[in-house]
Amino acid sequence: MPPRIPDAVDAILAQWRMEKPDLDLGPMGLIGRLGRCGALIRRRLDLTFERFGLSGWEFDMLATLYRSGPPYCLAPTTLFSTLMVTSGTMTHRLKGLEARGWVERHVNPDDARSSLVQLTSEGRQLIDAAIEAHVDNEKKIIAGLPAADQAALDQLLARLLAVLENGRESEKLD
Amino acid sequence: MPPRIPDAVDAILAQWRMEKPDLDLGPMGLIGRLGRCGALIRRRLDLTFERFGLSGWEFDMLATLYRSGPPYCLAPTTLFSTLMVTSGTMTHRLKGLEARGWVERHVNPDDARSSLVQLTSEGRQLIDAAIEAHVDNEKKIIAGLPAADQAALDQLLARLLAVLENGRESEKLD
DNA sequence: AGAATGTGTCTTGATATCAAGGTAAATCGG
DNA sequence: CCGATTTACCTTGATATCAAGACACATTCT
Repeated sequence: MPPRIPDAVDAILAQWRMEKPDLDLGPMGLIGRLGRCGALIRRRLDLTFERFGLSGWEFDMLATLYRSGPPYCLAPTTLFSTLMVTSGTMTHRLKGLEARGWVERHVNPDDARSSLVQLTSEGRQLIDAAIEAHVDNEKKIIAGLPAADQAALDQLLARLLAVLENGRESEKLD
Repeated sequence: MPPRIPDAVDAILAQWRMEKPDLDLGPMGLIGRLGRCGALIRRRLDLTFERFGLSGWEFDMLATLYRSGPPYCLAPTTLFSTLMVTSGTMTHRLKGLEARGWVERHVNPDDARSSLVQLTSEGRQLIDAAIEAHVDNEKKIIAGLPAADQAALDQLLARLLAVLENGRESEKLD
């Protein structure tokens, strides 16, 4: 374990150590770094989305529809639960994507309460190009981390995600 | 390396594998898991903040002032650059915290353009209690991950953060 | 069938955020 | 020491988000 270059989180932990020496800072370091990595990565991702005239949420929506495969069609409920937003947010998002001509709404023959949201061919072409640039960008963003570290990090994040997704929430939500 | 329980990101990657088999999905898996862990953790953190009548950004602001140590006083510019928000956002945040009686603004004798934002004793007492509950909560959130994994994950995130913070952005922003 | 309950979506109103631009104070270069 | 530039902050206007609740349709139970 080589000595690390101090990062912004190290500085924060050092301050807490001065002010409240009794705090257990291990979890704060991990969670702080995770959050900060996420924020910095999101900024870098947005730069590529902008090149396609897309915002982050627009990319997410189109990509979710695209990767569902032909006929590129999902119900609003599927979309908002997948994307972790509320139904009201989904209403606005769909209105925006429809106005831009990237999705269309069809009546759902099986359930008159809901509609089906389908990618148009314009939307499909756009996201098809954007996804390739996006993946290249992701690769560049983490390229400074050795391949072995990337694999190990992915493995550990998968374990953490399993804990967060499956984990006995009842005992932890307090 | 034990076989993992499939998580939400595995399902997403499997869909891409069907639709666009040529994509290199390694980076997408890592970045997807990182983002999703971050979102799930943030939700859990908010539950504890609510118990103190705080939102996430309110906690962040008070904690930043508190950990700076006596006299618990920082300039707005320091706050917004530390917290990665714009100056306009900071204006609104400070107005809110002032209205709640948790911070006060003083004139800066050294620079009449800026003010100094100081934690009140009410603000200090509140964040002093909240920080302890927060750290306990963070510990619980990741408790399902073995201690060795926690340490290894922190180490790898620190390396990634160093890449993201220091890393030769010029060659990657494209 | 009809009532009660559940589900899917949209509306409304309140927040939080940013980008862009404005203003005043500080600082720098001759 | 004075004009030009930079810095610090605030204002404005536009978006994105959520929580709560309204409403129509679906399902289930009698």
